[in-house]
Amino acid sequence: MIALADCNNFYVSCERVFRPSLEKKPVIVLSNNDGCAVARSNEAKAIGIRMGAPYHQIKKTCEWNGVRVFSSNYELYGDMSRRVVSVLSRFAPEIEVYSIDESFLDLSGSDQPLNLSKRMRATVLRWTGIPISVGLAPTKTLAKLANRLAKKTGSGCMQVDPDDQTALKSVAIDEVWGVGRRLSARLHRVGVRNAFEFARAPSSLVRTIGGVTLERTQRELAGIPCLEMEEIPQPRKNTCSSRSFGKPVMELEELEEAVANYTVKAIRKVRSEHSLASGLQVFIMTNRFREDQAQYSNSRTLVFDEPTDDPIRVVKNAKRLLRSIFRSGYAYKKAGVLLLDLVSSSSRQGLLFEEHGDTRRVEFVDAVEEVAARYGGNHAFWGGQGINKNWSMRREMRTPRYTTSWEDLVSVGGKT
DNA sequence: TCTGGGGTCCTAGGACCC
DNA sequence: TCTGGGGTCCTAGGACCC
Repeated sequence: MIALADCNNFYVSCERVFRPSLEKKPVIVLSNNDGCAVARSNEAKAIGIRMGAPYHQIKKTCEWNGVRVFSSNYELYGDMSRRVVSVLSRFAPEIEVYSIDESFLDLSGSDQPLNLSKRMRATVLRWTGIPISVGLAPTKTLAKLANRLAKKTGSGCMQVDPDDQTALKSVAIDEVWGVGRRLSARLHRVGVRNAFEFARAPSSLVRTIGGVTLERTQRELAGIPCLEMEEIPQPRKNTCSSRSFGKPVMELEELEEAVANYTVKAIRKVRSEHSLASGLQVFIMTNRFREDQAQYSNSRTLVFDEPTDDPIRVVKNAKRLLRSIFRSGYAYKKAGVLLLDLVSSSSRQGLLFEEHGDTRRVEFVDAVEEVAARYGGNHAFWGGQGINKNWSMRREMRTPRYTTSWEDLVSVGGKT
Protein backbone atom coordinates (compact mmCIF):
# COMPACT_ATOMS: atom_id res chain seq x y z
CA MET A 1 0.00 0.00 0.00
CA ILE A 2 1.32 3.43 -0.99
CA ALA A 3 0.46 6.62 0.88
CA LEU A 4 0.73 10.09 -0.57
CA ALA A 5 1.11 12.72 2.15
CA ASP A 6 0.44 16.18 0.76
CA CYS A 7 0.51 19.42 2.74
CA ASN A 8 -2.67 21.46 2.46
CA ASN A 9 -2.18 24.83 0.72
CA PHE A 10 1.44 24.49 1.79
CA TYR A 11 2.85 28.01 1.46
CA VAL A 12 -0.25 29.49 3.07
CA SER A 13 -0.03 26.98 5.92
CA CYS A 14 3.63 27.94 6.50
CA GLU A 15 2.66 31.60 6.84
CA ARG A 16 -0.14 30.68 9.21
CA VAL A 17 2.15 28.77 11.57
CA PHE A 18 3.83 32.03 12.53
CA ARG A 19 0.74 34.23 12.26
CA PRO A 20 -2.17 32.36 13.80
CA SER A 21 -4.35 35.42 13.16
CA LEU A 22 -4.44 34.31 9.51
CA GLU A 23 -6.48 31.20 10.40
CA LYS A 24 -9.89 31.11 8.73
CA LYS A 25 -9.02 34.22 6.71
CA PRO A 26 -8.49 34.32 2.94
CA VAL A 27 -4.72 34.21 2.28
CA ILE A 28 -2.66 33.91 -0.89
CA VAL A 29 1.06 33.63 -1.62
CA LEU A 30 2.52 35.08 -4.83
CA SER A 31 5.17 33.73 -7.18
CA ASN A 32 8.51 35.44 -7.78
CA ASN A 33 8.27 39.07 -8.80
CA ASP A 34 4.89 39.09 -7.04
CA GLY A 35 3.56 37.81 -10.35
CA CYS A 36 0.85 35.17 -9.84
CA ALA A 37 -1.06 33.50 -7.01
CA VAL A 38 0.68 30.15 -6.42
CA ALA A 39 -0.93 29.18 -3.12
CA ARG A 40 -4.42 29.91 -1.85
CA SER A 41 -6.19 29.18 1.40
CA ASN A 42 -9.58 27.47 1.14
CA GLU A 43 -11.22 30.82 1.90
CA ALA A 44 -9.34 32.43 -1.01
CA LYS A 45 -10.37 29.58 -3.31
CA ALA A 46 -13.98 30.10 -2.24
CA ILE A 47 -13.75 33.75 -3.31
CA GLY A 48 -12.85 32.47 -6.77
CA ILE A 49 -9.13 33.25 -6.95
CA ARG A 50 -7.68 30.82 -9.49
CA MET A 51 -4.36 29.03 -9.30
CA GLY A 52 -1.81 31.02 -11.27
CA ALA A 53 -3.98 34.12 -11.55
CA PRO A 54 -1.84 37.21 -12.31
CA TYR A 55 -1.79 39.41 -9.24
CA HIS A 56 -2.41 42.63 -11.11
CA GLN A 57 -5.68 41.13 -12.35
CA ILE A 58 -6.96 40.05 -8.94
CA LYS A 59 -5.58 42.88 -6.83
CA LYS A 60 -8.96 44.63 -6.60
CA THR A 61 -10.75 41.41 -5.68
CA CYS A 62 -8.20 40.83 -2.95
CA GLU A 63 -8.68 44.32 -1.53
CA TRP A 64 -12.46 44.12 -1.56
CA ASN A 65 -12.45 40.75 0.19
CA GLY A 66 -9.72 41.47 2.69
CA VAL A 67 -7.42 38.80 1.27
CA ARG A 68 -4.01 38.79 3.00
CA VAL A 69 -1.30 38.71 0.32
CA PHE A 70 2.32 37.55 0.75
CA SER A 71 5.40 37.35 -1.43
CA SER A 72 6.93 33.89 -1.46
CA ASN A 73 9.43 33.11 1.29
CA TYR A 74 11.22 30.05 -0.03
CA GLU A 75 13.70 29.90 2.80
CA LEU A 76 10.85 29.45 5.26
CA TYR A 77 8.96 26.95 3.08
CA GLY A 78 12.08 24.87 2.45
CA ASP A 79 12.81 24.62 6.14
CA MET A 80 9.21 23.77 7.08
CA SER A 81 9.25 21.12 4.36
CA ARG A 82 12.31 19.45 5.90
CA ARG A 83 10.54 19.38 9.27
CA VAL A 84 7.44 17.71 7.81
CA VAL A 85 9.58 15.09 6.04
CA SER A 86 11.47 14.30 9.22
CA VAL A 87 8.18 13.59 11.02
CA LEU A 88 6.80 11.52 8.13
CA SER A 89 9.99 9.43 8.04
CA ARG A 90 9.11 8.01 11.46
CA PHE A 91 6.06 6.28 10.03
CA ALA A 92 7.50 4.33 7.11
CA PRO A 93 10.76 2.60 6.27
CA GLU A 94 10.63 3.93 2.71
CA ILE A 95 9.84 7.51 1.82
CA GLU A 96 10.17 9.33 -1.49
CA VAL A 97 10.21 13.10 -1.20
CA TYR A 98 8.41 14.01 -4.39
CA SER A 99 8.21 17.78 -4.09
CA ILE A 100 8.43 20.54 -1.51
CA ASP A 101 5.01 19.60 -0.13
CA GLU A 102 4.44 15.94 -1.10
CA SER A 103 5.95 12.60 -0.14
CA PHE A 104 5.13 9.02 -1.08
CA LEU A 105 5.44 6.43 1.69
CA ASP A 106 5.52 2.67 1.38
CA LEU A 107 3.09 1.39 4.01
CA SER A 108 2.99 -2.20 2.79
CA GLY A 109 4.38 -3.36 6.14
CA SER A 110 1.33 -2.05 8.00
CA ASP A 111 -1.82 -4.13 8.47
CA GLN A 112 -3.88 -1.04 9.27
CA PRO A 113 -2.57 1.63 6.93
CA LEU A 114 -5.60 3.87 7.31
CA ASN A 115 -5.19 4.08 11.09
CA LEU A 116 -1.48 4.67 10.69
CA SER A 117 -2.21 7.49 8.25
CA LYS A 118 -4.55 9.15 10.70
CA ARG A 119 -1.91 9.02 13.43
CA MET A 120 0.68 10.37 11.03
CA ARG A 121 -1.54 13.26 10.05
CA ALA A 122 -2.21 14.18 13.67
CA THR A 123 1.48 14.00 14.57
CA VAL A 124 2.62 16.20 11.68
CA LEU A 125 0.04 18.80 12.64
CA ARG A 126 1.02 18.75 16.31
CA TRP A 127 4.79 18.83 15.76
CA THR A 128 5.05 21.22 12.81
CA GLY A 129 1.75 23.10 12.68
CA ILE A 130 1.24 22.04 9.05
CA PRO A 131 -2.05 20.28 8.11
CA ILE A 132 -1.66 17.42 5.64
CA SER A 133 -3.94 15.04 3.74
CA VAL A 134 -3.15 11.41 3.06
CA GLY A 135 -4.28 9.28 0.11
CA LEU A 136 -3.90 5.48 0.26
CA ALA A 137 -3.91 3.08 -2.69
CA PRO A 138 -1.96 0.26 -4.32
CA THR A 139 -0.34 2.57 -6.90
CA LYS A 140 1.04 6.11 -6.91
CA THR A 141 -1.49 7.46 -9.41
CA LEU A 142 -4.38 6.05 -7.38
CA ALA A 143 -2.82 7.43 -4.19
CA LYS A 144 -2.79 10.87 -5.80
CA LEU A 145 -6.44 10.41 -6.68
CA ALA A 146 -7.24 9.26 -3.14
CA ASN A 147 -5.43 12.29 -1.79
CA ARG A 148 -7.51 14.58 -3.94
CA LEU A 149 -10.68 13.00 -2.57
CA ALA A 150 -9.35 13.27 0.99
CA LYS A 151 -8.98 17.02 0.44
CA LYS A 152 -12.27 17.40 -1.39
CA THR A 153 -14.32 15.60 1.23
CA GLY A 154 -12.40 17.15 4.11
CA SER A 155 -11.83 13.73 5.65
CA GLY A 156 -8.05 14.15 5.70
CA CYS A 157 -7.32 10.46 5.03
CA MET A 158 -8.83 8.36 2.26
CA GLN A 159 -8.22 4.91 0.81
CA VAL A 160 -9.21 4.04 -2.77
CA ASP A 161 -9.20 0.61 -4.41
CA PRO A 162 -8.97 0.18 -8.20
CA ASP A 163 -12.51 -1.24 -8.38
CA ASP A 164 -14.08 1.62 -6.43
CA GLN A 165 -16.34 2.91 -9.22
CA THR A 166 -17.91 5.69 -7.18
CA ALA A 167 -14.52 7.15 -6.32
CA LEU A 168 -13.18 6.95 -9.88
CA LYS A 169 -16.33 8.43 -11.36
CA SER A 170 -16.13 11.40 -9.01
CA VAL A 171 -12.75 12.53 -10.37
CA ALA A 172 -12.73 14.50 -13.64
CA ILE A 173 -10.23 13.38 -16.24
CA ASP A 174 -8.15 16.57 -16.02
CA GLU A 175 -7.71 15.94 -12.28
CA VAL A 176 -5.90 12.67 -12.92
CA TRP A 177 -2.16 12.83 -12.26
CA GLY A 178 -0.39 12.84 -15.62
CA VAL A 179 -3.33 14.21 -17.59
CA GLY A 180 -2.94 17.91 -18.28
CA ARG A 181 -4.93 20.41 -20.26
CA ARG A 182 -3.98 19.13 -23.74
CA LEU A 183 -4.52 15.46 -23.08
CA SER A 184 -7.79 16.00 -21.25
CA ALA A 185 -9.11 18.00 -24.21
CA ARG A 186 -8.21 15.14 -26.55
CA LEU A 187 -9.76 12.59 -24.21
CA HIS A 188 -12.95 14.63 -23.98
CA ARG A 189 -13.22 14.46 -27.77
CA VAL A 190 -13.44 10.67 -27.60
CA GLY A 191 -15.98 10.77 -24.80
CA VAL A 192 -13.75 10.18 -21.80
CA ARG A 193 -14.69 12.55 -19.01
CA ASN A 194 -13.67 10.98 -15.71
CA ALA A 195 -11.15 8.60 -14.20
CA PHE A 196 -13.54 5.65 -14.43
CA GLU A 197 -14.20 6.08 -18.16
CA PHE A 198 -10.47 6.56 -18.71
CA ALA A 199 -9.59 3.37 -16.88
CA ARG A 200 -12.09 1.42 -19.04
CA ALA A 201 -11.08 2.96 -22.41
CA PRO A 202 -9.31 0.68 -24.94
CA SER A 203 -5.58 0.87 -24.29
CA SER A 204 -4.83 1.17 -28.02
CA LEU A 205 -6.87 4.38 -28.12
CA VAL A 206 -5.15 5.70 -25.01
CA ARG A 207 -1.79 4.98 -26.59
CA THR A 208 -2.68 6.84 -29.78
CA ILE A 209 -3.71 9.87 -27.77
CA GLY A 210 -0.92 10.08 -25.25
CA GLY A 211 1.74 7.51 -26.04
CA VAL A 212 3.30 5.14 -23.58
CA THR A 213 3.22 7.70 -20.78
CA LEU A 214 -0.56 7.96 -20.81
CA GLU A 215 -0.89 4.20 -21.10
CA ARG A 216 1.15 3.86 -17.90
CA THR A 217 -1.21 6.25 -16.17
CA GLN A 218 -4.13 4.12 -17.28
CA ARG A 219 -2.57 0.93 -15.93
CA GLU A 220 -1.78 2.64 -12.64
CA LEU A 221 -5.46 3.55 -12.28
CA ALA A 222 -6.32 -0.11 -12.78
CA GLY A 223 -4.06 -0.96 -9.84
CA ILE A 224 -1.06 -2.18 -11.86
CA PRO A 225 2.03 -0.40 -10.51
CA CYS A 226 4.13 1.18 -13.27
CA LEU A 227 5.84 3.88 -11.22
CA GLU A 228 8.31 2.64 -8.63
CA MET A 229 9.15 4.29 -5.33
CA GLU A 230 12.34 6.31 -5.71
CA GLU A 231 13.84 6.62 -2.27
CA ILE A 232 17.21 7.81 -3.43
CA PRO A 233 16.82 10.88 -5.57
CA GLN A 234 18.44 10.44 -8.96
CA PRO A 235 21.20 12.95 -9.63
CA ARG A 236 19.95 15.95 -11.52
CA LYS A 237 20.74 16.02 -15.23
CA ASN A 238 20.40 19.73 -15.87
CA THR A 239 19.99 22.80 -13.80
CA CYS A 240 18.52 26.16 -14.65
CA SER A 241 18.70 29.59 -13.11
CA SER A 242 16.44 32.22 -14.58
CA ARG A 243 14.35 35.18 -13.50
CA SER A 244 11.95 37.68 -14.89
CA PHE A 245 13.19 41.21 -14.34
CA GLY A 246 11.50 43.63 -12.00
CA LYS A 247 11.34 46.05 -14.94
CA PRO A 248 12.12 45.76 -18.66
CA VAL A 249 15.82 45.74 -19.54
CA MET A 250 17.11 47.35 -22.76
CA GLU A 251 20.87 47.48 -22.30
CA LEU A 252 23.38 44.72 -22.96
CA GLU A 253 25.38 45.70 -19.88
CA GLU A 254 22.43 45.07 -17.57
CA LEU A 255 21.65 41.77 -19.24
CA GLU A 256 25.29 40.75 -18.84
CA GLU A 257 25.10 41.51 -15.16
CA ALA A 258 21.91 39.47 -14.75
CA VAL A 259 23.30 36.54 -16.75
CA ALA A 260 26.50 36.62 -14.69
CA ASN A 261 24.44 36.40 -11.51
CA TYR A 262 22.29 33.53 -12.76
CA THR A 263 25.40 31.70 -13.93
CA VAL A 264 27.09 32.02 -10.55
CA LYS A 265 23.92 30.85 -8.84
CA ALA A 266 23.64 27.81 -11.10
CA ILE A 267 27.32 26.98 -10.66
CA ARG A 268 26.95 27.18 -6.88
CA LYS A 269 24.07 24.75 -7.11
CA VAL A 270 26.09 22.18 -9.06
CA ARG A 271 29.15 22.68 -6.84
CA SER A 272 27.04 21.98 -3.77
CA GLU A 273 26.00 18.70 -5.38
CA HIS A 274 29.59 17.86 -6.35
CA SER A 275 28.81 17.93 -10.04
CA LEU A 276 30.38 19.39 -13.15
CA ALA A 277 28.61 20.88 -16.15
CA SER A 278 29.32 19.55 -19.62
CA GLY A 279 27.39 22.25 -21.45
CA LEU A 280 25.93 25.70 -21.13
CA GLN A 281 22.87 27.40 -22.58
CA VAL A 282 21.88 31.05 -22.33
CA PHE A 283 18.47 32.41 -23.30
CA ILE A 284 16.82 35.82 -23.36
CA MET A 285 13.25 36.83 -24.14
CA THR A 286 10.94 39.81 -24.31
CA ASN A 287 7.55 39.99 -22.58
CA ARG A 288 5.29 37.62 -24.53
CA PHE A 289 2.17 39.15 -22.98
CA ARG A 290 2.83 42.55 -24.51
CA GLU A 291 1.24 42.31 -27.93
CA ASP A 292 2.00 45.96 -28.59
CA GLN A 293 5.75 45.41 -28.39
CA ALA A 294 8.20 43.79 -30.77
CA GLN A 295 8.99 40.25 -29.65
CA TYR A 296 12.33 38.50 -29.71
CA SER A 297 13.67 35.43 -28.03
CA ASN A 298 16.72 33.36 -28.66
CA SER A 299 19.07 30.89 -27.05
CA ARG A 300 22.46 29.43 -27.75
CA THR A 301 24.27 26.39 -26.42
CA LEU A 302 27.89 25.37 -26.16
CA VAL A 303 29.67 22.23 -25.05
CA PHE A 304 32.76 22.59 -22.87
CA ASP A 305 35.83 20.69 -23.94
CA GLU A 306 35.82 19.19 -20.44
CA PRO A 307 33.13 19.29 -17.72
CA THR A 308 33.71 22.22 -15.38
CA ASP A 309 32.57 23.96 -12.19
CA ASP A 310 34.77 27.03 -12.60
CA PRO A 311 32.60 30.15 -12.24
CA ILE A 312 35.12 32.45 -13.97
CA ARG A 313 35.24 30.28 -17.03
CA VAL A 314 31.51 29.62 -17.18
CA VAL A 315 30.60 33.29 -16.68
CA LYS A 316 32.99 34.30 -19.46
CA ASN A 317 31.36 31.83 -21.84
CA ALA A 318 27.85 32.78 -20.77
CA LYS A 319 28.56 36.41 -21.60
CA ARG A 320 29.96 35.41 -24.96
CA LEU A 321 26.81 33.44 -25.78
CA LEU A 322 24.65 36.33 -24.58
CA ARG A 323 26.43 38.82 -26.82
CA SER A 324 25.94 36.54 -29.79
CA ILE A 325 22.16 36.46 -29.38
CA PHE A 326 21.59 39.99 -28.08
CA ARG A 327 19.75 42.35 -30.43
CA SER A 328 19.39 45.95 -29.41
CA GLY A 329 16.07 47.77 -29.46
CA TYR A 330 14.05 45.19 -27.54
CA ALA A 331 12.64 45.42 -24.02
CA TYR A 332 13.85 42.21 -22.40
CA LYS A 333 11.75 40.64 -19.68
CA LYS A 334 13.60 37.49 -18.75
CA ALA A 335 16.95 35.78 -19.09
CA GLY A 336 18.32 32.49 -17.92
CA VAL A 337 21.20 30.07 -17.85
CA LEU A 338 21.10 26.27 -18.06
CA LEU A 339 23.95 23.99 -17.10
CA LEU A 340 23.60 20.79 -19.09
CA ASP A 341 24.59 17.13 -18.80
CA LEU A 342 25.82 17.31 -15.23
CA VAL A 343 28.32 14.64 -14.24
CA SER A 344 29.74 13.68 -10.88
CA SER A 345 32.93 15.61 -10.06
CA SER A 346 34.55 12.36 -8.92
CA SER A 347 34.51 11.21 -12.53
CA ARG A 348 36.51 14.23 -13.71
CA GLN A 349 38.60 13.31 -16.69
CA GLY A 350 41.49 15.43 -17.90
CA LEU A 351 42.10 16.38 -21.49
CA LEU A 352 44.79 14.44 -23.23
CA PHE A 353 46.87 17.37 -24.38
CA GLU A 354 45.97 20.26 -22.10
CA GLU A 355 47.72 20.85 -18.82
CA HIS A 356 45.10 20.03 -16.27
CA GLY A 357 43.86 23.05 -14.33
CA ASP A 358 46.12 25.67 -12.83
CA THR A 359 46.29 24.63 -9.15
CA ARG A 360 46.52 28.17 -7.83
CA ARG A 361 43.50 29.24 -9.79
CA VAL A 362 41.52 26.26 -8.58
CA GLU A 363 42.49 27.06 -5.00
CA PHE A 364 41.50 30.68 -5.44
CA VAL A 365 38.11 29.85 -6.93
CA ASP A 366 37.45 27.25 -4.24
CA ALA A 367 38.33 29.76 -1.51
CA VAL A 368 35.96 32.42 -2.83
CA GLU A 369 33.20 29.87 -3.27
CA GLU A 370 33.71 28.55 0.24
CA VAL A 371 33.31 32.03 1.68
CA ALA A 372 30.17 32.51 -0.38
CA ALA A 373 28.78 29.16 0.73
CA ARG A 374 29.40 29.88 4.40
CA TYR A 375 28.47 33.54 4.66
CA GLY A 376 26.11 33.96 1.73
CA GLY A 377 26.52 35.27 -1.78
CA ASN A 378 26.56 38.90 -0.61
CA HIS A 379 29.87 38.40 1.14
CA ALA A 380 31.84 37.03 -1.79
CA PHE A 381 30.92 37.56 -5.41
CA TRP A 382 32.50 37.88 -8.80
CA GLY A 383 33.10 41.23 -10.48
CA GLY A 384 30.72 40.63 -13.36
CA GLN A 385 27.77 40.24 -11.04
CA GLY A 386 27.49 43.99 -10.47
CA ILE A 387 26.30 45.86 -7.42
CA ASN A 388 23.26 47.93 -8.33
CA LYS A 389 21.08 45.20 -9.81
CA ASN A 390 18.39 47.49 -11.18
CA TRP A 391 16.85 44.48 -12.88
CA SER A 392 16.34 42.38 -9.79
CA MET A 393 12.93 41.05 -8.90
CA ARG A 394 10.22 42.53 -6.80
CA ARG A 395 9.23 40.82 -3.61
CA GLU A 396 7.52 43.45 -1.57
CA MET A 397 5.40 41.48 0.86
CA ARG A 398 7.72 38.82 2.18
CA THR A 399 7.44 37.65 5.78
CA PRO A 400 10.54 37.14 8.00
CA ARG A 401 12.65 33.99 7.66
CA TYR A 402 11.49 32.86 11.09
CA THR A 403 13.31 29.55 11.22
CA THR A 404 16.54 30.12 9.32
CA SER A 405 17.78 33.60 10.19
CA TRP A 406 18.83 34.83 13.64
CA GLU A 407 17.68 38.37 12.87
CA ASP A 408 14.22 37.10 11.97
CA LEU A 409 13.70 34.92 15.03
CA VAL A 410 10.32 35.48 16.66
CA SER A 411 10.71 37.33 19.96
CA VAL A 412 8.38 36.57 22.82
CA GLY A 413 7.76 39.18 25.49
CA GLY A 414 8.79 42.04 23.26
CA LYS A 415 11.85 43.53 25.01
CA THR A 416 15.40 42.61 24.09
C1' DT B 1 2.66 49.12 -15.10
C1' DC B 2 2.04 44.53 -13.45
C1' DT B 3 1.52 37.62 -16.04
C1' DG B 4 6.92 32.33 -11.78
C1' DG B 5 10.71 29.03 -11.73
C1' DG B 6 12.67 24.56 -12.03
C1' DG B 7 12.40 20.15 -13.47
C1' DT B 8 11.47 15.28 -16.27
C1' DC B 9 10.33 12.23 -20.07
C1' DC B 10 8.95 11.10 -24.79
C1' DT B 11 8.75 11.60 -29.79
C1' DA B 12 9.43 13.15 -34.44
C1' DG B 13 12.50 14.32 -37.71
C1' DG B 14 16.98 15.47 -39.62
C1' DA B 15 21.87 14.27 -40.24
C1' DC B 16 24.80 10.87 -40.95
C1' DC B 17 26.69 6.17 -41.66
C1' DC B 18 27.31 1.74 -44.11
C1' DT C 1 10.54 5.85 -66.14
C1' DC C 2 13.64 4.88 -62.85
C1' DT C 3 16.17 7.07 -57.54
C1' DG C 4 17.65 1.43 -51.20
C1' DG C 5 17.19 0.12 -46.61
C1' DG C 6 18.26 0.04 -42.07
C1' DG C 7 20.40 1.76 -38.37
C1' DT C 8 22.13 5.43 -34.65
C1' DC C 9 22.54 9.81 -32.64
C1' DC C 10 21.15 14.36 -31.66
C1' DT C 11 17.99 18.14 -31.03
C1' DA C 12 13.82 20.73 -30.74
C1' DG C 13 9.52 20.79 -29.17
C1' DG C 14 5.59 19.08 -26.70
C1' DA C 15 3.56 17.21 -22.79
C1' DC C 16 3.46 16.79 -17.97
C1' DC C 17 4.59 17.82 -12.82
C1' DC C 18 4.83 20.96 -8.45
